[in-house]
Amino acid sequence: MARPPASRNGKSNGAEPVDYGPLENWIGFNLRLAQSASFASFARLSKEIGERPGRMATLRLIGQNPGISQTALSRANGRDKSTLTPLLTDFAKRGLIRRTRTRGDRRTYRLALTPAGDRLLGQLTDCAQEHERDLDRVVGLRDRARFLAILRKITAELG
Amino acid sequence: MARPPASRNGKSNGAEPVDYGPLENWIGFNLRLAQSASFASFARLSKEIGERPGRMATLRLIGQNPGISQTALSRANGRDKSTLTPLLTDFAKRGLIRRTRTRGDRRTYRLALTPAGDRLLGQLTDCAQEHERDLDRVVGLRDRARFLAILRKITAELG
DNA sequence: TATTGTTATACTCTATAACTATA
DNA sequence: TATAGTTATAGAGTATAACAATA
Repeated sequence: MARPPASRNGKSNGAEPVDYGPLENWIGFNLRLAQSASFASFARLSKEIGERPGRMATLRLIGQNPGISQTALSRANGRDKSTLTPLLTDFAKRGLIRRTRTRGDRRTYRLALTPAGDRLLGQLTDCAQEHERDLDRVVGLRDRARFLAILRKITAELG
Repeated sequence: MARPPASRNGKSNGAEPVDYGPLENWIGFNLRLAQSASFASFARLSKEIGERPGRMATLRLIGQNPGISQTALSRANGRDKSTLTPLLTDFAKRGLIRRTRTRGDRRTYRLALTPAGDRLLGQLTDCAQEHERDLDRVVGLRDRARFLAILRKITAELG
């Protein structure tokens, strides 16, 4: 729920309970809050590894699709190809990915994880799995499948 | 192991089979996709009005809590007070809100909507309601309450 | 001509810290 | 000293447009 953050304990700097109005019962509003909480929780878990959730998604896509081109990758996570250049340069500089020119078409790169990139992705996956266990616990085994189906339906029909 | 994607040549209208791996069955991942789709859908609906979802939330909070201070407002939507200054300046310049000094404490402002701001909020609410009807249709009446309860549980327990 | 990836640029959203004017 | 709001600045994250190399 939308908690007016943390000013309880007698410190009445203005009547703190904020009225969120009709939003409180809306799917869209609560979807945003839940996603934000989930995101923050995962970011907390993976902080020590040093990769934020968004960057991790890119790394995972490369690991899952070795040989993918930058353009295909940019389409896969819905961002412009120009936003990938600095990110991939950083990954390459840190030895996490490898960029090789294709033989057939010398404009494109083929992206793949290095062993170091694969190890990092493994650590990130461990974090994600821990986070997923937290979510599963909160959602509950009984409702999980139904909940997941609805999320997918929203993505499919509103995307 | 994952198949190399997009080895098809030719036009393939951006529909390249990318492997998302284990993420596809994870709550966190699908929560993010659903929220993103919902957000985009709402942004589409409210585009002609000229306010983005984030700014609208601020306007709504003011409308719902007349007399609120900037600091309380910043806490209410979880952002630093300094991020509010340019936004509120813009709202005031466009005649959507009114800032009055309080009598008791001349450091603080009391924020409220002007009639024009109230009208704009009304339009935005119409959009939001249309969006909410879309979401309700997708979620389904039978599952709505349960779905909402789970979203709130996630926010409460992971926030 | 069209496409891949890069560069230049800009806009949004957010944060931190230093500042002012009050308290 | 502490608080309300402002300013300056910086850092992600994203987008568009122009470009060079290649197709």
